[in-house]
Amino acid sequence: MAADALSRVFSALADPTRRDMVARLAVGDATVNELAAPYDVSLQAVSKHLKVLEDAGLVSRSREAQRRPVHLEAQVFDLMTKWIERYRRQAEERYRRLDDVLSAMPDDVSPTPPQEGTTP
Amino acid sequence: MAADALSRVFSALADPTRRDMVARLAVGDATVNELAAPYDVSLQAVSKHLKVLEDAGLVSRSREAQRRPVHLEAQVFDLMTKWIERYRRQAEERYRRLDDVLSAMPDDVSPTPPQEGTTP
DNA sequence: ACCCTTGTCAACCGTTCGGTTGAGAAGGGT
DNA sequence: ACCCTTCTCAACCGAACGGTTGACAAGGGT
Repeated sequence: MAADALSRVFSALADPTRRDMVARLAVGDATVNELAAPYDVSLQAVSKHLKVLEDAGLVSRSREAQRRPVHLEAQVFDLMTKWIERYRRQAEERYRRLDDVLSAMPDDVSPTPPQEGTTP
Repeated sequence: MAADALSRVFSALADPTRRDMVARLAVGDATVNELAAPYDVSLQAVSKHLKVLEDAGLVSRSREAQRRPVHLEAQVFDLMTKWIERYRRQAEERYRRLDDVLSAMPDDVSPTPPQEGTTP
């Protein structure tokens, strides 16, 4: 298994079917059968997907007669968002500084090789 | 291979080593050797990791003599952020509405069955 | 009581993943 | 020219992944 929480979350959302289920659950809680309906896979496969989502903390399951309603736990998204934002911001800041440097350059130099096929 | 872009991005970031590399690249571009230094794996393994990041569009590689400087492409983060924000917002909205319903309830009903995961 | 619905557990199967080693392409430095 | 550095490609290996089928636990409905 993936050791840390962040890995489990990213890994869980790496599967399009699982992302789809999250999208469905954002609308409201659902049973396993309801979640399985749109997909052309066995119920057991869906059950496995839900286990992955649960282990990642993205989803929780309760009990209601034979049914096991699945509930989206949106807080976990924050974990990802924080991680992403951190490095995105950092990279953008770096880009901005580079821009400043470039705009301070004299005009006769061409510092940005457009792609790979550059120097004539 | 993961079909869609989003799957590739999530899957790429599901590995802690690769997330670490992204963190390193947010500080500034780096060569493969520089990126490999902190880890106790072969250079080939690092090269593979970089290929995964590149296929996900998270990273681009240019050429500079024998060196292949790796550059973080921060725009791709937006793809994830958009996806996450969408469903997080939706789920939070739903939660807010549920809260309204609950607070409008008479006091003698107990709508939360005392199971395991009651909010602290 | 009986059955029917709902869902999970367990075993298996093919593919992908993260790692290894070995070989070699690409490109200076001297 | 030769070598040394940097990096990638190819083949292989064990573990994990996503799927299947079969058995069965849990729990009403009648």
